Amino acid sequence: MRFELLKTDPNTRARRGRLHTSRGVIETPVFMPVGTLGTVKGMTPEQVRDLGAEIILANAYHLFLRPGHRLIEKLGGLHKFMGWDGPILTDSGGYQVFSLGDLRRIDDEGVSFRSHLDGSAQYLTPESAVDIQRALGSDIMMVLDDCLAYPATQQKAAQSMRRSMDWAARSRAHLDKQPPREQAMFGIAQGSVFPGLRRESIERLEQIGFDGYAIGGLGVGEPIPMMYDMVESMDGIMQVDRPRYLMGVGTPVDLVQAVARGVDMFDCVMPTRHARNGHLFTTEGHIVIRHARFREDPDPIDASCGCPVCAKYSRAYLRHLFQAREILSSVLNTIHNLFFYLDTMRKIRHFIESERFSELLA
RNA sequence: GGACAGGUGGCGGAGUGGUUAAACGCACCAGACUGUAAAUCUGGCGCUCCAUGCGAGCUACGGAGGUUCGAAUCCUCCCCUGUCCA
Repeated sequence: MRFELLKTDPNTRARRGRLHTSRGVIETPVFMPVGTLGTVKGMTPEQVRDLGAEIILANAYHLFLRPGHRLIEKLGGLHKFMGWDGPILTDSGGYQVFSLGDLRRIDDEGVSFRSHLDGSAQYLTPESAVDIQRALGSDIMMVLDDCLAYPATQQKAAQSMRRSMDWAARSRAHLDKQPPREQAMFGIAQGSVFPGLRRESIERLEQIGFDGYAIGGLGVGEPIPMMYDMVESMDGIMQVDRPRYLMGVGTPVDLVQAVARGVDMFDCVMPTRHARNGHLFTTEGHIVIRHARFREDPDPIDASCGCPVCAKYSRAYLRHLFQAREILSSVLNTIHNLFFYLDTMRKIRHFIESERFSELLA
């Protein structure tokens, strides 16, 4: 995998780049739709591709629990299994360290989980997370990290970050022992909201050496300006010739703001989950499609949107589908929201190319 | 015509003398959601008012009377619905 930096915005830290993988070229900044269980919920891979997605994300922890990474490996790997031939980035399960708070215990060796599916005891180590992702055959794997909840004391954040860095080193070493393959590995910086810890984290990751660098542990409840500050504080110290990935973020505004601070890659459940919950993104902000005011509204979600849903369906119809809990509601809403996100990224790339990116910040 | 059963808030359905403006479900209204335990979760849901609270007033359990300190709950009559027998 190779990252090509095409252009840097003269007024901000925004970067226009290109990520070359064996399964295709990814134009950055990029948004990766989330397909945790080997599916972008409600979408066929064809639909995801037609919306313009160039890479999707899946989750090693979830696929390890069900149906099992060995099964997927046996059936030819995740791409073949799910019918997506573009690049896939797999998250390691580090986020589940955060989100499954009550169901897990961390020690220096790894994380023990109580499976959220059947309560069974499961154990994940940096090494096993690498093995799982090798079996899945993703194009980019993430190291297992300790995604810390907010707020945390500086002492706790330091301890957690250093553990993540040890795990990152172990992940790297474990991967390097195995036969080389076209599979990149990204390290993940932690350090909560403490710039000093963030800096130390980046430095340690770069000493180890990864194909890309992720910023983890943000978007977990800290004030949004603080999140931007953290990203900004890391921009100057991150290697310029490697992709930078802000994990799990965020709102459309977050994407623009983070790009302005030097971020190249994003993923977030927001467009897909919000779609299923009736929260639709528009250029004028968002609408909640269930609201009574759309009952007889013949207009599309967003008149200026170029998505296939806005080309054809009224808010009244989409509201009806949502109220009736029809499956098509999730499908159409997801198409719209994903298009909105992917289109936002197209705009961002275009505006960087034409040196007008600052206009998006206004 | 007769015998049973029953009429509760938009709907279904608890409740059979007081803490019941009335459980629960549905419907409806609104909020939340940022590397997906999420097509999920939370709140509101008779009316009016101060719009702060385990606040004040009003109306309400088919209708009209009655018993009682107190009734959706007990009594009387009436109206209506369902099933069965003529």
